[in-house]
Amino acid sequence: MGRQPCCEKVGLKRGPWTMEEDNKLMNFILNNGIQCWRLVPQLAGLMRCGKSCRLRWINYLRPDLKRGAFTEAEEDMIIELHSRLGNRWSKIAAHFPGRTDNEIKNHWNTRIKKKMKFMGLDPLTHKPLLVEQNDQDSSGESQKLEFQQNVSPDLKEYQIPQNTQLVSGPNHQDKNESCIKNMEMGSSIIESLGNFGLDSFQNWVDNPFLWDGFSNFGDSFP
DNA sequence: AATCAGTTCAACCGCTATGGA
DNA sequence: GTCCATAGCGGTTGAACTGAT
Repeated sequence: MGRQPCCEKVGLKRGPWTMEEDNKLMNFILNNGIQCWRLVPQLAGLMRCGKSCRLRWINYLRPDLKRGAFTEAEEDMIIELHSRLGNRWSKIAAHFPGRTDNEIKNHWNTRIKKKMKFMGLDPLTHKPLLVEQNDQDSSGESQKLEFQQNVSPDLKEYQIPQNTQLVSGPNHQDKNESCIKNMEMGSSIIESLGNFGLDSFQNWVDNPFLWDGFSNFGDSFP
């Protein structure tokens, strides 16, 4: 026997939503509201399960959704909330009107985790990745060594992402915003790393390979 | 131009929480 | 208190996209 599925899956459509489906769902909800997600697809004339409709509405169609890249302040707040709440994305999302838990979760997994690792912080515990120093080994030199051993591999992983490159043409506004954001992030990282007092960061700054993302920065402005 | 590798994010899956009978 | 249906959540997947070679 076992538990019945939330919906009859035979004949139901899966995968990306079409514009027509979006319109049907949006019109139905705006006109009728949401009483029962299980009934929404059949009443709206959709070959989707209620669960899928709910997700589509929450993550994409809701009129109050805020679109666009996360700001530096939002990222900082996500990190702060995550340190207190852990992976409770819906609780975290509740602090960001217009943002979805899925959006925040994705952003955490793809960007913030890397940013934190790069800053020498464990994304899980929010504590420095530095290995505990024993009493007789507390010199600055050994700290630098520990930092390089633990953090440097992530520098390779973190190399300024592809979206820092400025591009022109339609649909590239987000990328240019990302570039500016990454520059801001860079200064924030410098500030954060300043706490470690490490020469290794200067080496990274001086490494032209890692800054390639900015090489054509000037080309993008007339 | 073709291919490969890495990244992003929409969507799905499976589980838990909740509320009503 | 138990059972069941539904809503909601978090982890995971995979298609699409982008940049590098």
